[in-house]
Amino acid sequence: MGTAQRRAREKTELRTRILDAARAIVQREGFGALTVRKIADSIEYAPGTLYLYFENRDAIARALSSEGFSELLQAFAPAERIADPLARLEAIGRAYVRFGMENPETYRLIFMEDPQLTTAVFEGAGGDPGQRAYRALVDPLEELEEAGRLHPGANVQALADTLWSVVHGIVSLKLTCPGFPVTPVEPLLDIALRTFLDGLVRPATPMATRESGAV
Amino acid sequence: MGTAQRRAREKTELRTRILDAARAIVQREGFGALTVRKIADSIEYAPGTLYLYFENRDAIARALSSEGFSELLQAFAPAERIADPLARLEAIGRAYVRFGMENPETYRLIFMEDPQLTTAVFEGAGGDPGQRAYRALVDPLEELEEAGRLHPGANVQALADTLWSVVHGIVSLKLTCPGFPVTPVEPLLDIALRTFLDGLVRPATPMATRESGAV
DNA sequence: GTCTATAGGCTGATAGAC
DNA sequence: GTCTATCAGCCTATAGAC
Repeated sequence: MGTAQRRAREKTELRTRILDAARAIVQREGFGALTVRKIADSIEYAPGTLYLYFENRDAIARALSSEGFSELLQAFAPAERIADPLARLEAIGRAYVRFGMENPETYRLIFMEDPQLTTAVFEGAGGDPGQRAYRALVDPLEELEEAGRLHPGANVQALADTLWSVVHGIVSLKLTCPGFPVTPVEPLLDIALRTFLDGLVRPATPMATRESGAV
Repeated sequence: MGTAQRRAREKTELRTRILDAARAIVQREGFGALTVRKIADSIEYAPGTLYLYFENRDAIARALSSEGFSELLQAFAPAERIADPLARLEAIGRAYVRFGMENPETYRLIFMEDPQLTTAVFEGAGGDPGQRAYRALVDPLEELEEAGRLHPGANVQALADTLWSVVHGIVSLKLTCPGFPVTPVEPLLDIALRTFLDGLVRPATPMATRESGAV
């Protein structure tokens, strides 16, 4: 009984060490530099041994990516406890961007590398984390709608997707183009969130009349 | 005299064929699949020959990327002829997203792959195309400001960066995550642009009072 | 379970014949 | 200018000894 448990623990222990080493390499040198040999060297095992724990290199990448996604979800936790749905949306957007900026290579791996990897994360096991993250955006929007705080005819799903695009845009642009958009992340995020959230709770200007100018 | 010109023409001819072949590979199989050998095979030359025209593989990638950036600029041209600055901004945003969706691998190469590649494009020779693209966003914003159509205290540069983040977010999210944000590009872009442009010409709601609810 | 050894492949880049 | 040939290196993955 105890033997089997120890065996199982040891098995997951090496698995964990493999992932730890892999994560360190990705964070230090990027996903492109992640090779089976490098991981093996780093934990002082033979390369072949890793294949007892992971089917292949892609499986390691998938595990790393889905792990990173869980961390992103955890980063949402404090924001999700905010009662007011609008303030909650804003806090989640800020948590998202902060996570991306603090974990650039992890963010790259999850959201900017291989479409298959990204898709896999969203369909990944363990309570469907993709849906959970999505609810984090959709829920507050639905609450706003039910409270009559969205303009009529608002499409909650489309609004959630838009907000996601906005925060993803800020992170991903900063990650691949660190110097050029001169504006630092914080003011960029301030403007983007303020504009988006203001737009939520106010009636839209009809496209046709906008050109005539205002203020 | 004529001989030298023919020589020069032939020289740039093969250079062009190399880039054409490289572009085809990138568009078909992505940047990761671009190798010197594959290009050489495709134009039926020996791999070593390419090194007479390009210093190394990276130089080919840089040329491809800066070429793609020029195409993006060209895609702006019709929009840039629009007189009204607000309508022009909107048209440029739409042209940007259309270009990205129609040239996914080129867009990836320029804006989602290697930060060094992206940076190089912006500093690239030939009239500084990076600055030119940037002016396309900044100019109409400055016109709006001079016409008193922006709310007071607006930071034109920060607004340009924000708009760029927004359109980049829409394109890049769709490219790496094609299935999941269910909303198609067009409505996503409609919401994002409408919200952003509306926000430009209207006074901002102070952050503190927003939570109380509106509409 | 872990090792060594290696198959079998790809890569960028270069040297030297023609 | 273009070729052939090749170096030197990396890679994933597997086979078989222990």
